[in-house]
Amino acid sequence: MVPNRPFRPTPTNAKEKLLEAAVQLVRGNGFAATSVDQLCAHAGVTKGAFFHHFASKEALGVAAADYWSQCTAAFFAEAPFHHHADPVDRVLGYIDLRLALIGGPAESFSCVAGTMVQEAFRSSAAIRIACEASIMDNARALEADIAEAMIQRGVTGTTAESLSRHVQVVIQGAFVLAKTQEESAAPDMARDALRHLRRYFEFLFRVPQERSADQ
Amino acid sequence: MVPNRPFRPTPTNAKEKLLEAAVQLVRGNGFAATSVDQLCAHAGVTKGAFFHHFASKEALGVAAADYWSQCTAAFFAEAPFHHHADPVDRVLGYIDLRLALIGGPAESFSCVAGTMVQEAFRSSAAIRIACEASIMDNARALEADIAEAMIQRGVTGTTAESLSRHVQVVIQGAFVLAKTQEESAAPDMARDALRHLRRYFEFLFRVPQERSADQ
DNA sequence: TGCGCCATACCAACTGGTCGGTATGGTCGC
DNA sequence: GCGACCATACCGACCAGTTGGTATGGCGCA
Repeated sequence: MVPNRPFRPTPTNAKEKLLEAAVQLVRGNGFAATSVDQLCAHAGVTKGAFFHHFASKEALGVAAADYWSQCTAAFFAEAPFHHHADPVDRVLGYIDLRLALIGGPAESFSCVAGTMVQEAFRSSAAIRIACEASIMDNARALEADIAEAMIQRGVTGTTAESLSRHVQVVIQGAFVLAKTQEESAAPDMARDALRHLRRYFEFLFRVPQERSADQ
Repeated sequence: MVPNRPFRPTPTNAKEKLLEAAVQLVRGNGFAATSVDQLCAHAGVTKGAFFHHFASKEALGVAAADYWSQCTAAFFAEAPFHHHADPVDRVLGYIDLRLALIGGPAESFSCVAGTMVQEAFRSSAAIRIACEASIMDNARALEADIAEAMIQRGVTGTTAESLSRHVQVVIQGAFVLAKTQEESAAPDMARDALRHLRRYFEFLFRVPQERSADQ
């Protein structure tokens, strides 16, 4: 079982409490359906504190995407898969880590940025751009490893940028399909998608079958 | 350029007008951010008509998912890719059709069910189940072709059910990533993801390279 | 060391407006 | 004249955002 906050520190002041509340409530109810009052109640602060730290609800959405981005980036930067000598192992290690992070209800493992951008991409350019930065930063963190693996294995016909984005596509799509399921079936639905993504990379990088199965 | 309603008939009565308005507005603004008043105004009917046909806004959400499901099912059922003799060609033909449908702003090619379930999966079981049915029906429409192709090419290690769901995963994820982009860049972002999906199936079904490139 | 000063952080109460939903009445075909 | 269909007017609840104010702690200066 993966805890709901596997890589985010316990918030101390009102601002961090509100950002943490935003991450948790938005993942469960979406951005529009989460009211400022709900956020304040969940964070244990008052509305005055909310509008002291954020100019508007939209500004909180932007800040929440940034907060989410920084927390995830720090977590993946320290993950042990980086220590593999073979770039292919680093790429597959990233996918395996994402697989391991899936568990519990969908709101505990899905993505704030992906959830918010679905609702706000047309109504708020600021939120859209913040979510784009969050997802694309995550993609870029894997791009160098993918590029190195492509050169080593002679992969052509696509680019490391495109492939690193495709990893995010499958992750985001896995979250959507997981949310269509009842709570107990959601994690398996998401894991299944990431296993196909892994297999795609095994094909691309010509990973021998016995090596791909020992994970 | 793909029209906004490529496979849905022009609505005549108030109920269909409201369903069509729901499809268009929800894809652009999400379910929670779309008000009943907005839906009525866009459909050219009054609130009395709305609550005459739908018991609640939630009931409209369920009906919109069903409406969307029926329209897309009818469209794909009549598509010409079914006439290919080779099941592999039928599967790849489906992906190529999905590719061809992408164009214009994201709200014109993205999915109502995928958008709604992200927001409402926890707050409304009825909407979640309706969206699940919509997406899984779409997946099942391809499952027999995938199963046949797997047998013909000797594909093991996965199931046709899992693969048909993965197609939907990539499609839904492609829509999320597309929504992170500004309007003009959105279609290319989505197409790129479907091309990786196609390549995955080409690997799985051992499609020769010259055949995969002639599309 | 102690005091005046002020910025930051936060709070409770409130506002105008919008929300989903309802009550009621009219109009049309059968 | 009855029910299906729809329009108008309206309601209480809730929405994002505002207001006026308090508590606290750092800093310059005597």
